[in-house]
Amino acid sequence: MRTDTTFKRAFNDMIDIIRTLDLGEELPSENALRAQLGVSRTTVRKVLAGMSARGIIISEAHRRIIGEQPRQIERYPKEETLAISEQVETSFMEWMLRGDACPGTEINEAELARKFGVATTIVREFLNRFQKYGLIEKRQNAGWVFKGFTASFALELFEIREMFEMRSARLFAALPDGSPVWKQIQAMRAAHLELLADIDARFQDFSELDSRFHRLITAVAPNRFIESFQDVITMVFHYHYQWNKRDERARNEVAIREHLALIEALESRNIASIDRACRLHLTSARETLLRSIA
Amino acid sequence: MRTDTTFKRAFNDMIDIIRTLDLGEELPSENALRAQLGVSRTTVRKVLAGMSARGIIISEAHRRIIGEQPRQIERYPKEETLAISEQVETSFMEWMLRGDACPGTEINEAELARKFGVATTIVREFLNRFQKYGLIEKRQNAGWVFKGFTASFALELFEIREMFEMRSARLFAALPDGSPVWKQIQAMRAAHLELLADIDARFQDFSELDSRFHRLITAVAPNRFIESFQDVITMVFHYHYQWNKRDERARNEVAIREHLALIEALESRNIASIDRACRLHLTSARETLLRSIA
DNA sequence: CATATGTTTCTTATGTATAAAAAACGAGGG
DNA sequence: CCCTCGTTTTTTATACATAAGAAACATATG
Repeated sequence: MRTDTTFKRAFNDMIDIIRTLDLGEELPSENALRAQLGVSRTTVRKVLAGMSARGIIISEAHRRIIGEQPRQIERYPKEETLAISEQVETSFMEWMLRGDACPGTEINEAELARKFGVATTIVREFLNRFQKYGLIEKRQNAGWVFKGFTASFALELFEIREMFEMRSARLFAALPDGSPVWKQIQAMRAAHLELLADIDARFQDFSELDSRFHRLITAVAPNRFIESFQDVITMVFHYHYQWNKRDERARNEVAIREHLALIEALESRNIASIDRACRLHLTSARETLLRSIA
Repeated sequence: MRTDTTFKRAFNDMIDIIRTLDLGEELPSENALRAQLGVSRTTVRKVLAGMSARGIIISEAHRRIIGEQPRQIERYPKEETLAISEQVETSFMEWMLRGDACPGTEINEAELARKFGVATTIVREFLNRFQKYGLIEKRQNAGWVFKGFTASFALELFEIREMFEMRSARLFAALPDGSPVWKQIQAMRAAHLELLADIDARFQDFSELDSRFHRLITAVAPNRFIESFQDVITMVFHYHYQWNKRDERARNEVAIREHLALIEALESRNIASIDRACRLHLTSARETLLRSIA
């Protein structure tokens, strides 16, 4: 019943590990592989068995050596490495953002399960987790209501985001000179400049950098509720912009420049300029989002 | 498989409705009852059938009249009116707050299900929903970790709470004189004074009033993320203090006075006094919570 | 024909089943 | 003994089943 996506992902990762080894070389211990692959030893052994069956690994008494280099073909396709719950997430996001789900639409667990081709249990579990994003609401003994990816959603989101980011930026600036974060922020600036230099080709890399930047600022004074809210933001940007590529290059370039301005403000330690830079960035991000919703 | 708690709750509520009617009087239509009881007509009919079987209602051709007044005995006990998912919530809270669950404890779905005497599915569903409270964390393909009801939890909670409440209080004070909220806040003050006058007997009623007060202030500028955060606060106070009765009367009396001060500040429309009153209240609430955790 | 009741169909809440994955246990070898 | 590997037990992810509840449809009655 359970899918073997963990195995398949580990198998693919194992191929990469073997690539770094020479023919005839002995493999690391199961335990070492377990740590490298981030799975249980049970799964490691399954992977090893699979590779043995394919002749990639030759198992002799109490030792395992590389028999032949695996070929690219032997990798499992990406889809098969995603747990059903992850597939449901993608399906749902697509249904929500590109489908005709308008505000107020009733969400039917059974119907979604049929549409996505999965069990109701898993749709239900997903919806329960997804609830925290504030886009759906449960009604007792009935289904869910989709509240809509609307302007008011964006406004409420950014109201909170502003409070949280201003708070973090201020705390950040208050750190002592000796703190290692100042090095990290330097590295961040370098990464931004690099991306900016090659913006035409790499503008799609911004989304990940954006998330890392904001998390770095937040991390100096950890608060689980703020971190959890960042998930909301990440989700919104990840999925929403995945289906809304309009002006993506320009949008990202603007954001990079705003980040650079904020970095400079942080380094100046001047609260007023930090507030200004922070607010400027958030306002522009909000306007961009609002424009793409309308 | 599904429990009939909805029916039992509706049945109990129906007893109260019948109490307001006279012997031989005709009952409202199924549809009217449906609206009053807040359930589906299917459930209403089941309740009516149950009452007919007991002789409380006499069904003649196309009309139903009261046959005899139901007795208190015939009510279903409270426990049977709680959905399994609600029972799981209570069980879990008790396990967490009074049991020996120290920070870092691993939470085992299967074990909890056995302990609570329910299916694993429902424990899993509960944990997924409960995740948003920031007290537990999921680990891929493994169980959950209980992060602990610790001082840092309380501090992080109050950091957010302060931001949110200050924001709401300021927006509240900015409302025009004509706004109906000023009447509501008057009523709130009256409710507080009433409770204060009878504090020795009714101190346990404070918890609900507290929640209502904070929600009233928040409601003037709705934000789904803030509202959702209030659920966290409500949960904390509801359950934590349920198992921590120390100084309850004194604690609540202090809080009531602080609320009254905040009400006065709000009415003064003076931002500085609002901030002061608000912060004072939150500081004292935080200290109280911290003291009870230590 | 509008409203109330009877009937049928669909959905949700909750239990059970099972393969995959993790963890625990155990035995040899350096 | 510590580490590695083989084996057994436990737990999780996911599917499926079904009674309770909601909703839709149908019929009757004033």
